[in-house]
Amino acid sequence: MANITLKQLRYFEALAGQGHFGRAAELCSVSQPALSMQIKELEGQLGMALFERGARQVRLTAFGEDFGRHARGVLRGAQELEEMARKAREEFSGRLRLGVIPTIAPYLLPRVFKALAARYPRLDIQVRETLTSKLLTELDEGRLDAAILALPVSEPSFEEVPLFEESFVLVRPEGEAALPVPSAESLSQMRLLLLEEGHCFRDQALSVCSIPQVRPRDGFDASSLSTLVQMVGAGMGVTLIPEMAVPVETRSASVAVARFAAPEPARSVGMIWRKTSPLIEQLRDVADLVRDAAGRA
Amino acid sequence: MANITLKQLRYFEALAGQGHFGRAAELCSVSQPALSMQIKELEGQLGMALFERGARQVRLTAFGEDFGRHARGVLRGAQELEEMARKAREEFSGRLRLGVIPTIAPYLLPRVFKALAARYPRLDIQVRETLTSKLLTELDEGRLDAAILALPVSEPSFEEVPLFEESFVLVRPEGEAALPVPSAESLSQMRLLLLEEGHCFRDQALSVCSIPQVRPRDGFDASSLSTLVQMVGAGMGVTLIPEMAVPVETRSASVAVARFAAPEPARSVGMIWRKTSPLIEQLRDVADLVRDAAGRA
DNA sequence: TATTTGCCATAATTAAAAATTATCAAAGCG
DNA sequence: CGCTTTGATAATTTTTAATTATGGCAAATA
Repeated sequence: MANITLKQLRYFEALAGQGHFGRAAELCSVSQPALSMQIKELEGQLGMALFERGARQVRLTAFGEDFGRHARGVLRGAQELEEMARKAREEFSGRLRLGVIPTIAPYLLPRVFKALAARYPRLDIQVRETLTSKLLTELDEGRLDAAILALPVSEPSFEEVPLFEESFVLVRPEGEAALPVPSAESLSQMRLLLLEEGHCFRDQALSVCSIPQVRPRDGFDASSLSTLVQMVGAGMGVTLIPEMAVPVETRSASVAVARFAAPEPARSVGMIWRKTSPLIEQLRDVADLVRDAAGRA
Repeated sequence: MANITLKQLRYFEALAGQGHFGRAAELCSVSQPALSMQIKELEGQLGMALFERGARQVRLTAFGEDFGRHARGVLRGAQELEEMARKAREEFSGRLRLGVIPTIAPYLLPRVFKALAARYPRLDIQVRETLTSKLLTELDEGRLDAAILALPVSEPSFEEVPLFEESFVLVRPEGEAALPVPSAESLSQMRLLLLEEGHCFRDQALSVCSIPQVRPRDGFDASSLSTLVQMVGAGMGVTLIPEMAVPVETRSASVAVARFAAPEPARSVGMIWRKTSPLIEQLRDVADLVRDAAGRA
């Protein structure tokens, strides 16, 4: 046995409203027999008469009235589906799950949030802050829509766009502020404080200093840039931090910040998403917006 | 542009649940391309992607999730329509609008109500008590489903079934109880009290007495059998009432009731409905039930 | 009462939609 | 690499729904 269709319900509603097959058919822009047949088919499927066809007029049966009340709700629901789509189409709305690595999130997000909220008022932005490896897994599994991290990622299934270059700056104890700025390479000779393993920034810092690899030293590896700066302030050594973290992290610490001589060491920050993502258009737009927000710093 | 169909929603729901075109198609008992095409069509109509087709799995988009939540409601609504029909089919339920003339209603209905409620527990019985002419109009206009009144009606658009014969009895002042029962015809010589114009029972009484027509006499025509009996009790004259009214109307009045000699004057009470009514089957059943209830008096 | 008219049902046919089978291309996997 | 899985596409067939034409019934008209 076949199933009820929305078309039948639309015809039904027209006929219930008009009480006249011909006019109802015209209202639906179909011929009268088309409507007659669909109504007949519907009644057949239900096993119940919906209309009483009198000589002078077509009337709803008691069951037809009940049916009509309920059918109206179904039709309205179907129409709302289309309206949902229309609304969603004309504006990027819904949910955006964005992953950001910890050495970027606290410094970039405040600006990005503001810009995103202004551009897409109806967008629900969910942020996940974690290490690159986890971001990649979650992105791949569809639990994130995009991620902001250090490029390159070089996953063929991801599209990546660069956002900005971020220089690394030297953070030394306040007392050393007057000393000449050492070259990045010469940092390997100093007590260089690093983030824990897993942070890409740890590897980037080591790479800048041309140090191939270092065994993690318990108690010496910090879990955040903030801790790192505090450790420098306590005289435990020197460190590198990304430029963007400077205003926030060095404000209340007794440390001196120094830029390296050109060419400054730096990393590329970018945004990635699945090549298959249906949000690609919007994500490109979001990337532009993030780039703007970061540049206007 | 075409419209969303319930079939598309069913396919959508299957795919959302399975995350796999092949399995979803199997669940719907169709081929995989059939389902693929319908999903594609649906996405095209919405102008929005519902699924992200990754290499390893098919995932709902954020919009797809919203859509799914709403779509589920629409599908459930459609299914409820079928359930409504199934329920209504297996039992006479809904609403029965029954018209009854005033000279029958008060005496017959108590019994009929009980019988109907026992037989059709889910039936909502609405009674309209008014004169025959109004009943006929309202029945014709579809504002009533059936009517109980005195036959014959002889409208070709109505089907009529007899229910029972109802004798007329003589009501006299208590003091006249010992007198011989006059013949019906001889009542024309007495002070015969009648109902107001419009009551069929007025005409039936006159007909029984072989009185062709009488001008209404203000203040002498009663608006109900109850009043009529009270007037007899007050010594204003004699009257006829239908047998069925005797127990109720003569209980507390100082009147004497006498049956006429055979052949007793009587009227035929029956039930009518539109020949086009979709309730015909059930109405025949109701008529049987009313006949039973009346006979068991 | 005969006639005409309005209105819905039915039939025959055509048009459109949706299904099927077969095949392809991309991506994961041993 | 081949091999498998999986979804998209193409060609075709089947099914469904539409159209036009026609018929029949009952009410309104003359």
